[in-house]
Amino acid sequence: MDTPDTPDALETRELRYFLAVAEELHFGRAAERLGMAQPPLSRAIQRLERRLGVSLLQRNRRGVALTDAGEMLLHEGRAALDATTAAARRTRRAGGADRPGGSRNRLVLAVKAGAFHELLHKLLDAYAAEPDAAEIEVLPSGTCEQEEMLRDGRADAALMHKPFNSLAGFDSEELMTEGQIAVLPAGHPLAAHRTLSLADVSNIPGLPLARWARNGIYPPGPGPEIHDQTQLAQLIALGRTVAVFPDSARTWLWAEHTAVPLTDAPPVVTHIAWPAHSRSLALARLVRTATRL
Amino acid sequence: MDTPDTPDALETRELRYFLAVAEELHFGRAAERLGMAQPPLSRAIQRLERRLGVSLLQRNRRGVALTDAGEMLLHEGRAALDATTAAARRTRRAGGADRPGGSRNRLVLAVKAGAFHELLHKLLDAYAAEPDAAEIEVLPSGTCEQEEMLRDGRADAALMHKPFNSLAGFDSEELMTEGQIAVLPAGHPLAAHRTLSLADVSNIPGLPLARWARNGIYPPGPGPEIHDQTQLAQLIALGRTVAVFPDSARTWLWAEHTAVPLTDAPPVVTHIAWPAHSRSLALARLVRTATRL
DNA sequence: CCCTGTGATACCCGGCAGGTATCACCGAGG
DNA sequence: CCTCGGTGATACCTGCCGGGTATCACAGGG
Repeated sequence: MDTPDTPDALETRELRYFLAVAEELHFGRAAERLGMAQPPLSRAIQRLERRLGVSLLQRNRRGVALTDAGEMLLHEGRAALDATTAAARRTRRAGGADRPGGSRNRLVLAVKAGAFHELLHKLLDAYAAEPDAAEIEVLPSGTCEQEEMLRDGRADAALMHKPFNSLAGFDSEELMTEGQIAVLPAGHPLAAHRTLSLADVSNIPGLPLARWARNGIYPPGPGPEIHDQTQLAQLIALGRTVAVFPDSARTWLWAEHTAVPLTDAPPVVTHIAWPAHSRSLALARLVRTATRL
Repeated sequence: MDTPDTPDALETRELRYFLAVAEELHFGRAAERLGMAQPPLSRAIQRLERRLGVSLLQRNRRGVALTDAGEMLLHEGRAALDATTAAARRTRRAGGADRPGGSRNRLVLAVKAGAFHELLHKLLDAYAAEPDAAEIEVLPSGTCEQEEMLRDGRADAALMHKPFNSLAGFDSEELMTEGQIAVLPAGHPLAAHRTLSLADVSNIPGLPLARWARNGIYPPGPGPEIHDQTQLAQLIALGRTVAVFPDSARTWLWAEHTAVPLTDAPPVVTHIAWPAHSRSLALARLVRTATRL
């Protein structure tokens, strides 16, 4: 495995530049976002295109459009840039550079804020009891941010919910399966039912389903746009919306909430996931502990 | 998603340099491999360590050793560098820069040289019959090189054998399962048996098991070191070695070979695998075709 | 004791990354 | 039809840094 053939090897800076332009579709704004002037950006992209021997952008007089090759570089480049920043972050962490007095042996576990209370407690207790256990830092993450955190190295492992999180590209182990419940305002007529179906709750007159952001995009619908769980809890308590949650969400329900099991909702499978190429002993032990719960 | 925080972002060149040093554990040789002089290399690594705020190498007067952080950067950096070169390669290919008159719509399928004859034939025929099919380039790969080829962008998909190839980090679909056979010289006494066990063939007096390289490393043992299938076929025909293969290897046996089914060998599962983040329509169609065979 | 081989340092040069000023072009208004 | 605003591209300059050569400092082995 000598130097295989790296005739011209796509520098990280060029990747950052291109991604900014490809996302903004505008050289000026991209340059501003990158904290630089527009001319050097234009030149850098031109040089990149020349080096790759491929046209990445179609310059219409009014803005910019991606070519097929540009589309490809947008996707692949994001993955590559994530992998690079992940390498930097994990290396810093392995060297203990993130916190002066911190242990060199730390694992960062990404957990959706507010979820997994019970499971997480058991996991942390069980792992702490292991001999020679690493320090576990629990990193609260946004709604569907765990994948990104694993990919860019902010986290070493994550607890994920199967139908909501994509496990693509990660190794994972199944931890538990649970049903789903509808969380209703306590006073609502439907709250008296023993069970409900998805159809029952998806079109309640005057009580639209809450909408969560996926990748910063809200699905269309009449319901309110939700950012965090507390906000949602309040809106439900006020009788303004309904939401569907895994069974374990019961732990954070208020007195003004009523949980009704859903008969036909797909089961939610909780996984612990980690980057497939990971070789850390501490991580392996954490996973083993988790699967034995 | 503005500029998150890129205080100092690990350039590709630095990664290449560090990997060379980490693999050689010797600045001089690494510099030679990189086609540069040793002093700039030393400085680059020092700067990298300063930027990361982490010590990567322990300089003993007699050579170099990796620290924990260095070990981490060696692993993570390899993945990152692969992702980067993959991005460059796939972008070039998407732009049709690899071959002047070539179709923009090409898929590269990595196949272990000499294996999968029958399956591959059926797959290519079935796919070619699809409407709007992309051009498939079959790329012969070394013994266990397919993972690397997917990772660094030389291939878009690969046919893999489950117990031998690692599917970690890839998406995959199962295509077929088969048993394994021992391939013996036709004249050997054991060749007369209807079946054999692994124990039978692993210690035949005067007929040691052939050894294949895995990642460039040969497992220890008395048998000959094998590089390619033709060489192995010849050595078997000459009565110098035995080998174990999936059932489908029967297609390339010589008259001087005898195949004997193994009763206790683990079954071999053939998969088609591809990078988990892939979003290509042509690839999706190829996978669908493959699973329908 | 010197000789050999290691990585680090000193110093120099050229190229390229980045800045400012400006151009070339087109679409929208008047 | 002409002008004006906003786009990306070009021209030109400068300073930094990547890379080279020559040399040092140091440890081991004869």
